[in-house]
Amino acid sequence: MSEVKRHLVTCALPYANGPIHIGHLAGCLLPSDIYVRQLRAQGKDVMFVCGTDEHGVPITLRARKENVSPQEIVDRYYEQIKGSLENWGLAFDNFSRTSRPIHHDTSRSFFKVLLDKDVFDEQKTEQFYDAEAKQFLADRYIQGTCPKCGHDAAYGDQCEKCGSSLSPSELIDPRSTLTGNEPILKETKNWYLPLDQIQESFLNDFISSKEGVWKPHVLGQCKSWLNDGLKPRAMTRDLDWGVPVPVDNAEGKVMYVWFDAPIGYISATKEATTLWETWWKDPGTELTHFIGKDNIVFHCIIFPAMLHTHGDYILPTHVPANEFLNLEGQKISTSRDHAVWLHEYLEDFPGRNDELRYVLTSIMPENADADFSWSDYQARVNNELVAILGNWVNRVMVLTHKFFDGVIPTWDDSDAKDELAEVASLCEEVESLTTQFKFRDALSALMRIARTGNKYLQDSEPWHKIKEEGGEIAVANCLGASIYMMWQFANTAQAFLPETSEKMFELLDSKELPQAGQTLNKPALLFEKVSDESIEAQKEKLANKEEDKNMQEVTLKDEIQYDDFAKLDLRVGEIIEAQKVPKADRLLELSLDMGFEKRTVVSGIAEHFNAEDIIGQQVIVVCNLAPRKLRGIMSQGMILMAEDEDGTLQFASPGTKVSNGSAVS
RNA sequence: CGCGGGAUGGAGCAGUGGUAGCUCGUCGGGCUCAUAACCCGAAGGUCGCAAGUUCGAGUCUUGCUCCCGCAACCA
Repeated sequence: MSEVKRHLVTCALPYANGPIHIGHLAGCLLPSDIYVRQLRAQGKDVMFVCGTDEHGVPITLRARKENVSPQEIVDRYYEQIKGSLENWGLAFDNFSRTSRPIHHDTSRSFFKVLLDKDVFDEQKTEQFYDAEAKQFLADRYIQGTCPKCGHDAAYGDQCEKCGSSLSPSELIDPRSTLTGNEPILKETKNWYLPLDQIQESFLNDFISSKEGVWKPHVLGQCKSWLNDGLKPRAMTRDLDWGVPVPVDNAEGKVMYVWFDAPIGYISATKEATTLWETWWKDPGTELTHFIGKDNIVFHCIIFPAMLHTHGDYILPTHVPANEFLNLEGQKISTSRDHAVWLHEYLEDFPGRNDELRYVLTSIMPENADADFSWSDYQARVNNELVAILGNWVNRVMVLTHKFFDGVIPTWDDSDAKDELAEVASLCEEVESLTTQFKFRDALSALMRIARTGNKYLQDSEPWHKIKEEGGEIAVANCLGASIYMMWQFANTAQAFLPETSEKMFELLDSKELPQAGQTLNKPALLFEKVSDESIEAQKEKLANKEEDKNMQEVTLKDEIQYDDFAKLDLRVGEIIEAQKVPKADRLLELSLDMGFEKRTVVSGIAEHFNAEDIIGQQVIVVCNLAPRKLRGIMSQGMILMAEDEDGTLQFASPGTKVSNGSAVS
């Protein structure tokens, strides 16, 4: 173990196809910022880099959808994201982007080193290719029927109905989700990182060495990957958006986005300083990656494997991954617009940057998912920041002005020994917890300083003592100690509440230790209450957004001709028997009287109907659908259901009873 | 049936073997310097259920029940 001389801190690169929301903030942007500010306050040498991740398939799809170039998309969001993060006040040394030439160069030379070291396996494989979109298809852009459970919308990597992991070639009737066409197989060459070998030679030991250092959930995830055994993973893709592979005759091939993205940390450092090599190659540097839980495998396994095989670089010391933040009890969803966007918060709550920092820190999903709600936001701001902290500071200020014209009196600690000791130990606790990545606990310790201060004022009762004979000395001691505690709070709070900390120094008229005789500035409130109205407005905004989204999201399927419709043979049938399919949550086995015959149909409606309740129900059946086995039962057709907004199902059936077997057209 | 996460006083959470704790809310009291704020006290939990290991379990084991999530996007 070499001595830590400097700290290199990275925060996961936000993907440049949408704005920043509170999940990004609580997940890694805020914790990394707090950590960095704490280190800087301790006088450590720190480099803090971030940027936008601008490559990968989703951006190309987005561009295609909006009929613009990928560059336009990422330009838009780079500015948007950078702007909102700056306005919120994050303390990056550099906020870069992966589409810059410096990043392409860095990535290409990194790749070349691995090539020259003969690290990669070049493999030719047959991949699905969409001839119309002129694009090779990533696994998840292929849909088809699951070979195991018969679910007809399984993805190329996994069937979400039965949970089995698949490869695209296993799918029955594969189709491209881009165009709906059947993809063709086409040969292609890619460069694979032999993670299986690297696991043996390096990763097993690397992960073991983090035992007791990394959070249990991070370690657990890594070990589960290693237990399953890593497989070689392609580090290149057939795509026209990304960092071109630096090999002759490799047109149309770019690096896998997860290969180049973490190299973005290196490029961002390079951009910030010519001494970048010291930051990345000297063993005196401690490297810390702040990420969300979905990034664990890339930062704990793949990137270290890359760095190690490259050979020149240091490896991450800490990877304090956070879990997810929910919003009002539901998963944050970009597509449903169920999110609190940073740029909207900044507009709706101007001057309340620290309030958001405070609330997000106190609910930070450090070890488990957490929930943000607007009521909770209001309660925490009003009951804690306003009532405890703001009020305490205001009391001290007002009393000092009232009794000593705002001049710090001469004082001694004779009446406040216990409180001052308590505050000193809390300050140490905050620092120590912060550098252990326990931000929630650190914040709570910080607030205990203000609680201690409030209690001290209450117990000392300077407003009484001032009226007593010779009470002035006691009051001077009380307020002197209070002002000193306030200064300690401001110092300790810098990493958590930087703007508040500044305001407090402003009230004290100096960042330096307050001295007797020094004049304080006029009292001013640190925080104001959040009104019920503004909270209601936010709640309504969320509700409205979801409604709007429902309206907009109705996109019709491609137009069909009458002949396509006429291919369907729809008929009315009646359910005469129904029973639950064993070992399947959603499936009911139905016997249908079709008039001309009896049929068995397996239908995924068990979560909505009891078997006994639907006997006699008339339903519309697609009669000429190819039979398919579901959970071992041959299903001869499909019944039509209407799905309501909330996901509940209702039978599509004739309004009044008709004879079984009646055609529907 | 598959994977994962949960179940602790009214709410939200902390607590990985040794007298069950925090914030908010409720009730009572104190104080009036302060943004109807602050301080003190109280009520309120058989820690989802059952069995087991142990001198001792919220904390470990097993079984069970219930809840949540599991297309993409996304921390």
